[in-house]
Amino acid sequence: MDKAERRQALLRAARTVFSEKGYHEAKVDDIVALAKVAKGTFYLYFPDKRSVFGELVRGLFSRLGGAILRVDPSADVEAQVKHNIRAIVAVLLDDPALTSILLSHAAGLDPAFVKELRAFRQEVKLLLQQSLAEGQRLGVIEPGDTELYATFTIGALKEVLFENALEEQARPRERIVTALHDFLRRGYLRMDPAAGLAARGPEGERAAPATGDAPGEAPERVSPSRGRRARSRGD
Amino acid sequence: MDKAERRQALLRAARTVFSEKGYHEAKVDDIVALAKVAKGTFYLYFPDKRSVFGELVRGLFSRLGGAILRVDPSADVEAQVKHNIRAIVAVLLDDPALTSILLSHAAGLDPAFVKELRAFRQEVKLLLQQSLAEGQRLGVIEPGDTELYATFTIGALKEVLFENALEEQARPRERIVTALHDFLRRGYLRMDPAAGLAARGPEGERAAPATGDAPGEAPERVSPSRGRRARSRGD
Amino acid sequence: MDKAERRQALLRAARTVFSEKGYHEAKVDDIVALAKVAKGTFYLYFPDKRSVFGELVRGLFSRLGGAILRVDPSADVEAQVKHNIRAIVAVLLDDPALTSILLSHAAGLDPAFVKELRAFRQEVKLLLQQSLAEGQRLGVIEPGDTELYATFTIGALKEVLFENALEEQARPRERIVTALHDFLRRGYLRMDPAAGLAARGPEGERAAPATGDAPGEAPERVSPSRGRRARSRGD
Amino acid sequence: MDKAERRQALLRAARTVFSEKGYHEAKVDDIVALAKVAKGTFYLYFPDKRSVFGELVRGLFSRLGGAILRVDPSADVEAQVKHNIRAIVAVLLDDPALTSILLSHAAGLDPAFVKELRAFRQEVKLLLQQSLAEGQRLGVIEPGDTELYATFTIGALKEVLFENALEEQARPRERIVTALHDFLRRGYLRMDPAAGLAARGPEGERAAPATGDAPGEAPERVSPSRGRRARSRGD
DNA sequence: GATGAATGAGCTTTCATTCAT
DNA sequence: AATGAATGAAAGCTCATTCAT
Repeated sequence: MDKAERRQALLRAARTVFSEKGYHEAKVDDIVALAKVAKGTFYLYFPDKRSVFGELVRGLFSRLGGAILRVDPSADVEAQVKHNIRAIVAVLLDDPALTSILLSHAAGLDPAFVKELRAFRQEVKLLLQQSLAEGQRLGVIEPGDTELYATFTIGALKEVLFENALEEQARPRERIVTALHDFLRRGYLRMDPAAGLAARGPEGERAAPATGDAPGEAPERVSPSRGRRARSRGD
Repeated sequence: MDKAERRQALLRAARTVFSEKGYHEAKVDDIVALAKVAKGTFYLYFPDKRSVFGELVRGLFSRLGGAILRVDPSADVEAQVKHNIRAIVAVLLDDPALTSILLSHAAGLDPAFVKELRAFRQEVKLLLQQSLAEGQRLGVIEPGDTELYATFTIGALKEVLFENALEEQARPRERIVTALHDFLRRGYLRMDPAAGLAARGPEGERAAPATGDAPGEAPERVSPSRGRRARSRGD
Repeated sequence: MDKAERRQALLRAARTVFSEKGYHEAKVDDIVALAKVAKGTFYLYFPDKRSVFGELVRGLFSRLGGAILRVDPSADVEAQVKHNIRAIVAVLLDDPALTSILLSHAAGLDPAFVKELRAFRQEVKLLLQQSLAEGQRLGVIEPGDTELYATFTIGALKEVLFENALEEQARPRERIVTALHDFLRRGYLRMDPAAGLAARGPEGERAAPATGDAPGEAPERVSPSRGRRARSRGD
Repeated sequence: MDKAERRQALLRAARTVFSEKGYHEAKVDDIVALAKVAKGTFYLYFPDKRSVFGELVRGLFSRLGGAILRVDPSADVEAQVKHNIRAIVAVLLDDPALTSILLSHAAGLDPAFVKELRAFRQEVKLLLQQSLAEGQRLGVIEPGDTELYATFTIGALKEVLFENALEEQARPRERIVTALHDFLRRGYLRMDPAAGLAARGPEGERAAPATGDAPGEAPERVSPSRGRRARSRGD
């Protein structure tokens, strides 16, 4: 096994372990055990634990960066949007292990690394936001707060991919793409603009109290049941 | 200071420390220092570090559970939806510290606890999904995959709240509520059904290749810049 | 490059590295890097790290042994003494790297090796002591404790060479030789036996208390200033 | 056992272990084993291994600094010199363990600490040198290179104390003081200035070759015997 | 109840040494 | 002979948890 292969093997092992246990619970011992090398070997290929993690995340970043196209408003916008959705989904679905690291386990690292993660998030968001603003000028995007739209979009996308990474759902890729696209295009709440308003009558946009309940009724509340946590040790 | 107060003081301190440092970087020493009690005292009120964390999270859950109403399809659906959005936003915005823990730092805990978190997520999602299905029967929800709709919705909501918890954005609460509601109601992609179809012509929903690019063009790619990670020590 | 050359190259590299970093900080990696051979090659020529060190030290020993002459009391003693001083100085000044190892870095080795170093020191000292005793019989050495005289002499010599090895001082060799010789011949405290006693009056050799101060005065004390130690890592 | 006692116990244990094994070979495990506490306890009292060592050395420094008096040339110089010798000897003989650390094991520490040690050495030396220069003006010190005199003196003193620390010699304190004082006062080489020159005749200060031997004779060489070093492991 | 000193398992990282090529 | 990748025993240090006072 040559150096590059060994390095790959270690990266693969690290990816698996990180995604299963999260950064802190992943021990170098776990990684080398999975890669079937001695502990010292790990440090022949990476200067420390953090750097493997960083390398994995950065690899995912650059694959994402390589997949996303800046939307050209003079061409077919819808197709481009769909392409981007599809490309992002493809990259992340292809690497559920890393995706789940990125989306949920990335905490507690050193501040500089966390900063890097955030910077990436903001970059992606800014890009999306600018595309939406451009789209508004062209009349293909609804008026409204483009920043919030960007946030919602990213959130929706992340959640789908996160579920997938958790292996709770293994949805056909194209179904995700289509559904997300539809969702972004028309939402799902069908409040017939005319009929709706008419039907609801004058009470209109009655603001429900932010906390507390609507008075005079005993609405059914949702109470999450309690699970039990197991004992092990330490931290 | 009586028992209950002391307990509250510890919980408050723990919440602050957890949200500032994440679960692993938060040391019991930090918590007791902030609460101004001795280390041993901590263990008089909680069996271990994990359990404080669990208690905090469960508290947030139950506040959420208490705020969400099961949608009654015979009454004003839109108002109820908006109420729910508003209620969830209210609970989570009121406790950004815990929210950020929940959304990003919750990794690396023992499997049983992670399971509990997941169970809660699924419960919430199932509830939403059922409401959406009911809504479809009543014609107030677009046809489509209710599960994906639920996922998208939760993701959009999470992301907005996450940004808030990160203090990147401090948006007026009602603006979030309204924007999210609008977003769910009509999306933002305006592809005029008639014009759009006409414009796109017969090729219809041409599937762009999932990976790889459209041929014959050199589209602008997005390349996230690289940050540097700092050295500190160890893990 | 033949075997002997390679061996020499390794010894030279080791000497440099040991003298720059001390035994423990000197890594086998440093040595082979400087010698431009592979790590495994090192172990082809030496059984282990310690043995290179031992060989270097032993080489210095034997050069010293070869330089020192047993003083023949029937010949010109002073010249012989001076010769010996000169010879020792020559050997050690020619190899400041090794000298500094020997004088300051030689700690923390395995007990057997330390024993060997001590044995050498004692041998040299015994030799000197015997010469001094002989000299006393011949009337060319002051009466007094020859063992202490030997110790003082060795110490004075070591210190001068040590300073040189530290590169704090680069003194002309002959000046060292002459000064040391003068020092050994007459010391430097000039307490004119007659005048001195007269001047000091009857109190004579008042013994100052070994610890504590002479009463009734507040003599100026010497207080070394404090430096700060830097943080690096580990050991 | 209260905090101060425990701290002392750890310092004592560290002193013993350091002086027996040198800094690098002394393991924190050794220290805590000797002090009969758990490893963690060590770190309750000292931030790291280096700092105990530093504290020990600094303690010795300050005891030395406290013992040495700046020589007042208007008073009885000889007595003051003797006092200083006596004081230094007292401090160092009282703590042979630390003395041996200071004199031989102090290598391989982090550069900043080594610098501190050197600074102390230079301070002491400078003090002595200045006193000697002053003495020369007053006619109580022989003309000559005061810096070399200072170096010789320190070396002689160190060596005596070092031997003592090694437990090779347990000499009565006052004998050391007297012998050193005598040594400094008149050396030991008795070359009767007048007779000597006459006796030696015209050959005077014939310079023996710096290396190589006087020709025409086969002088007896000193060859240190070889010891054997034992095998253990590693470094 | 409250305290905080003591504990020790466990972690990351280093590096002398080995050995297949 | 030469190489350099692989090894794994140790080391320093951390911190959740315990327990005598």
